[in-house]
Amino acid sequence: MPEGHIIHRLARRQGDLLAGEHIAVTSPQGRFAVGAATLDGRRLEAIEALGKHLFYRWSGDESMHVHLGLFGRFRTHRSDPPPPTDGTRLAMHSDDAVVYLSGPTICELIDPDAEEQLRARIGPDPLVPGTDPAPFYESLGRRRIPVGAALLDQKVIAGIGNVYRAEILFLAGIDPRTPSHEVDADGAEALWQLAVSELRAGERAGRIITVRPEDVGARRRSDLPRRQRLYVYKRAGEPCRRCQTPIVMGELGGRSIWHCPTCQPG
DNA sequence: GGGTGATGCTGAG
DNA sequence: TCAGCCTCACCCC
Repeated sequence: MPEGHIIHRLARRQGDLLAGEHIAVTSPQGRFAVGAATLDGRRLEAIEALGKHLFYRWSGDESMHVHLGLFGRFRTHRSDPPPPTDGTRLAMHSDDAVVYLSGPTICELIDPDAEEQLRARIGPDPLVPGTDPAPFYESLGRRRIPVGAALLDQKVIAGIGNVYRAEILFLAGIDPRTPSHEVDADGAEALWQLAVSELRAGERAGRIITVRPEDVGARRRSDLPRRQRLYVYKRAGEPCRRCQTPIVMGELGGRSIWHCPTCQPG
């Protein structure tokens, strides 16, 4: 489900709810049993998001690393929590809230060395304030792969997923198949700025809405039905919201991608 | 009730 | 490049 905007939103909201509290930690499903036993009863100090990764800092200098992958999901209950299901990998209980985690690709304790190695593989995150975009520009200039594939590479830029890559390339007017190193400086800067603004907006809203109000005749974007929130993602054959050209689907980086041949000339 | 696809990533070949 | 993995909502019968 989640791209970087949701991960940062989770870090913020769970932090508000749980940080500073002593947390009862269990693994109803059992696949995080050892980690849960280690953390049970400790104080959760902070939660940090980087790209699509979450790091939970606990008293006693333990860190827990979570990556939701394609299927992972958190559920938060502030009162009357239902019992965990068979798929609940992790449960965190404070006095007045419960957070359940199911289906993550990764839920593990991580030591400082492993975390350092992991961080070295994660590129600049547009949602972390003050991040220097220079490594992003360098990566684009160096890589020979299509820019649409580069944007999914978490070492090039962290937190972009399949929805945002298609939408940001549309907003920048760049054909996804353009070789990364042929994107000029203005194009690269536009991509970074769009990543910052769109992911920030997504984090605030809790969902991905990229359309500009003038392109859908709406006054408030938040009221838009799901199918009208995006320009190109999963809209193959439908008319472009700006020029009516049918949206085209292709494949890049092993994932489907969509673009407008007119607004994103090759 | 079964089948399928999904906003992700890794490691083998 | 591709299989494999993780879970669940949604579709169709």
